[in-house]
Amino acid sequence: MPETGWATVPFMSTLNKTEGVSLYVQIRETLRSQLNSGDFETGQKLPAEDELAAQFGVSRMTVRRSISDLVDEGLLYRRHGAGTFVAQPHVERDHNRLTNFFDTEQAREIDVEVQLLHQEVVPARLLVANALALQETEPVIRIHTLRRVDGIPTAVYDEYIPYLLDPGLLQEDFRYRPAWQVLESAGYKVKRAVQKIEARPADETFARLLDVEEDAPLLYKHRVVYLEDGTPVSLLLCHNRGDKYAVKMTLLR
Amino acid sequence: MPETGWATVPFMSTLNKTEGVSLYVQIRETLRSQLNSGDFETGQKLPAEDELAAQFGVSRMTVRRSISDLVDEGLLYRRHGAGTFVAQPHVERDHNRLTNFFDTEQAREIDVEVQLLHQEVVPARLLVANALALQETEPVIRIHTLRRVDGIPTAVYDEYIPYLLDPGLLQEDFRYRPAWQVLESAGYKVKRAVQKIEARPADETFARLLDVEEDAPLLYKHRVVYLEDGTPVSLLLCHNRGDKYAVKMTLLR
DNA sequence: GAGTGGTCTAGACCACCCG
DNA sequence: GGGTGGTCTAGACCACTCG
Repeated sequence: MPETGWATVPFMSTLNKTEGVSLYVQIRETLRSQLNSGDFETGQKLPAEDELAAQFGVSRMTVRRSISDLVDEGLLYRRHGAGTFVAQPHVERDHNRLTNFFDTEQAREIDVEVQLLHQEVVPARLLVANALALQETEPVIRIHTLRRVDGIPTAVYDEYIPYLLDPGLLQEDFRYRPAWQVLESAGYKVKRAVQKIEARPADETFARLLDVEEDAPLLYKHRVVYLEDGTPVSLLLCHNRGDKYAVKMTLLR
Repeated sequence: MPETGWATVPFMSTLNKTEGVSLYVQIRETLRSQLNSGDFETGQKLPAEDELAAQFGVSRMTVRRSISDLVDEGLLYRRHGAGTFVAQPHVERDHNRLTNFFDTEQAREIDVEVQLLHQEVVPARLLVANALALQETEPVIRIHTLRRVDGIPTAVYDEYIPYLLDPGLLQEDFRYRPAWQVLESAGYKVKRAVQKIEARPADETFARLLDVEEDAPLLYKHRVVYLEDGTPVSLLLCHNRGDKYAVKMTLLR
């Protein structure tokens, strides 16, 4: 009888071959819940892939796929010839994902209020045209909002979408969902975004909107969202109060 | 005879089964060079996986692995039941990697100069101890530098490494390589970093070092580097002149 | 219905690590 | 040398897309 819990769990009995969920996903989530439950020590070795495959009643390629996903997430790591091991927990992950500010922030019971300043169709200025691969003066939908957190003005969002991509979008409510999520609901396959972050001084307009002194440091974000085929579909220009906002990201070797 | 170049290239003859490079890597790089050469139009369909496998003379699972890598990079995208397609080029990728500032910036013939302000062993203050999972006052190696680009002071780096991890590191030259690269050379398996970015006003010290006015906007970066097993091995506190520096990152859905 | 990608099998051989 | 992960095969069946 091993002292770890690994070999004692009748893994294979938990798999369901008839439902819609693939085996490698079921196995991955089974392993993840084992890891999250905290039963396993940092650095502890998992059973070999052969053995896990036998326990789950699947082929080794299938269990490898499950493990690979968890390795990509940083929960496990492999050493060729040695084994698969449990990484230290609590390393923050999953910054580098497109997420909805409201899903993540409001879930923490933070009070977010959105004031719509403009929702209109305007000709693209050069910066916007460049980001969205349009000609200058082509029409774009502009959504301009001021966001308050706990009553404190925190960010000014200026978001642009090519009008000709889908004129019907002009009728959507962009206040509580980022543009990419509105596009997703409309059937577009949103895949990735590239953003650039700078520290900039507040000009007179932003100082007034954000209730800070002129030249106060703002965190400026320039984000372009792309579909899976690489089409740019939205540009977000975002000015955040420097003292109220931070961006996190994960870098891989 | 198809009108595309895909079927006309004798792929399999280019593979080398005896050298050290795995087949899926050879196939991936062959496909990548085809894509980079620009012969293929955005949205063009690739041959089916079955056919590519036949052309390369490998099994379908092998060619799938190659394609999956390119899909992860954003060069291709798959549609279940429809095919694999070429994504739009020129989407910037591969931010989110740990890279050496000098490899990337000096390669562009930018003149970077590093002035060592301190290299010493000090007791960890609370911020440092928290980031590196140490007790306060445990000894850490501190590397404090001022960086000039084209003669203009651009960034102040303050980097910390647990002294007890490897006391010999104190003798290393940290000026032209980030700490994580020094650690890598010493045999440590560097895996990931988590960084937080803020906009902050320059205090008197940073204003003097960076030759800006007090309260000028700085881009502040707090970065912790982790080994593959999750051990934190370095903390970087970095203050960049806001008007001279930007951070880019890619977000995935 | 034909073509495609998504999943899965039951093996195999190799390179690498460690005691 | 025994155990491990890395790669690869030659199939198979399914789910999905599209004309």
